[in-house]
Amino acid sequence: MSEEVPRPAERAKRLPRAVRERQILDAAVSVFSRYGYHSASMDEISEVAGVSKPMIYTYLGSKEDLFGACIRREATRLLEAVQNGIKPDLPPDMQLWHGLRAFYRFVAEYRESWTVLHRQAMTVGGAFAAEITDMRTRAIELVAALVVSAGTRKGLGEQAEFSGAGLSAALVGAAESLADWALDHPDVSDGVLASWLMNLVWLGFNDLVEGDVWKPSESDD
Amino acid sequence: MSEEVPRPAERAKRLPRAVRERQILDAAVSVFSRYGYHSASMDEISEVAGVSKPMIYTYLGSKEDLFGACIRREATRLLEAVQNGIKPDLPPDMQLWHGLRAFYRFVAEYRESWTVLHRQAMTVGGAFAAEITDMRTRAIELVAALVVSAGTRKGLGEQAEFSGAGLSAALVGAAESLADWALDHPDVSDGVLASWLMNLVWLGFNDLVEGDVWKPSESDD
DNA sequence: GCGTAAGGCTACCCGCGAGTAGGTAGGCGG
DNA sequence: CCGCCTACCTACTCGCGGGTAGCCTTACGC
Repeated sequence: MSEEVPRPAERAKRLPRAVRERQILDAAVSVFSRYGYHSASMDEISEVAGVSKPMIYTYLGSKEDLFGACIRREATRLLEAVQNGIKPDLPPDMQLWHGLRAFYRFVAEYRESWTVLHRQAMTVGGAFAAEITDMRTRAIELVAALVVSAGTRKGLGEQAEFSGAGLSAALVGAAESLADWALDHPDVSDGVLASWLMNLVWLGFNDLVEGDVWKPSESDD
Repeated sequence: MSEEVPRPAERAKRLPRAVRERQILDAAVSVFSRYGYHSASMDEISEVAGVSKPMIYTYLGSKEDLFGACIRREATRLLEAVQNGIKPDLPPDMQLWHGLRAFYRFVAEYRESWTVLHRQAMTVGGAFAAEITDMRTRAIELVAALVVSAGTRKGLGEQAEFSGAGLSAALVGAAESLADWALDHPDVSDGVLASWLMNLVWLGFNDLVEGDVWKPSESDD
């Protein structure tokens, strides 16, 4: 009985700090994406990472810090992916098209990153929600710039049926929602997804430019 | 000092159960919408409701039960509001228009309901997320039915640039996103919001029917 | 070889908040 | 006017999980 053999000391091999940090962040993103910030426990993250809890605290700080690190890393990845997809000297519609394709490629490849950024980041009150909202706002403004530049170039001014900001907000929401939908339909390619949105938005937009406006066909209420 | 007078017994008046349940649900929706499911505490809910904690457990059960009750009540409200806004014997585009207006009226009037349904309900793992997802799926299918009915009526078949399901997912996402945007812009009326979406979607859709399709203007990658 | 620092762990603390036990008060039937 | 049922409260328990104190152990420099 004294022969305990609790574990033949399957002690993790000693690895450089940078590698461990990567492992921990990967595990954290995975767990956060599955359970959300609050329901995720540090114990589970440490288990998935194959590392004990104090390591996390030594390397990445508190739970909130850890989550922040995840958010920032994944946000940077996403931003870079989209940035690399865009060809800045093309006309606005082609820029939007390439941006959308890059976005959908990213979402397909890094589902967990997308889940954490889109669904979980809002649930942590305060600082992170603000950070994410900011990033989203920047995305909306980026799109709005494209839309407005195309609009004014074509002579579309201020009119009741048109609002660059509102339209962009709607477009970004549509893109996100379609991303979620695409997660359940992996057979639909990024090109097709981007085409759907372009056809939705850009064609309707062109109609507006030409004064072809949808109106309710009867009294207002 | 023996004159304690801790509270002059500002004991709540005895009220019928139904009334208390309403108060508790109202308080719960408010608190959940502010803090989210996990960060909301039963103590705070009871305080806001003006009732002690055991009451909540006697009347509405556990925290999860309580949240479920909130979700169901608000979802029913929303559904009814939209249902009542729709006039079923109008053409598809007018149905969509009226549905959207009713939706934005609801969001403006019951911000907290919307917040709970849209942002918080997903963060509770398992049953509720599924419930909400179901409701959202039904909404998408409803919209898809309108779109497809209009599409087939006009002779639009299966083509690469068209997918009723995908398009509807995008539209619902756009509507939700625009709802969030509208919360920060209360001066924009529900009619205007609905018009924006109609102009986005319906006009682009009509173009598709007429074979006017957006295509990338150069090689595929 | 041998000191020492960096990688790693086990085993604990402790506060917060979900949930409850047990008691009090007010109204209504008799 | 008296009991008793129901609305209602104060004051607790207790487990979960974030965070830490303190120790071990391997590799590398000299």
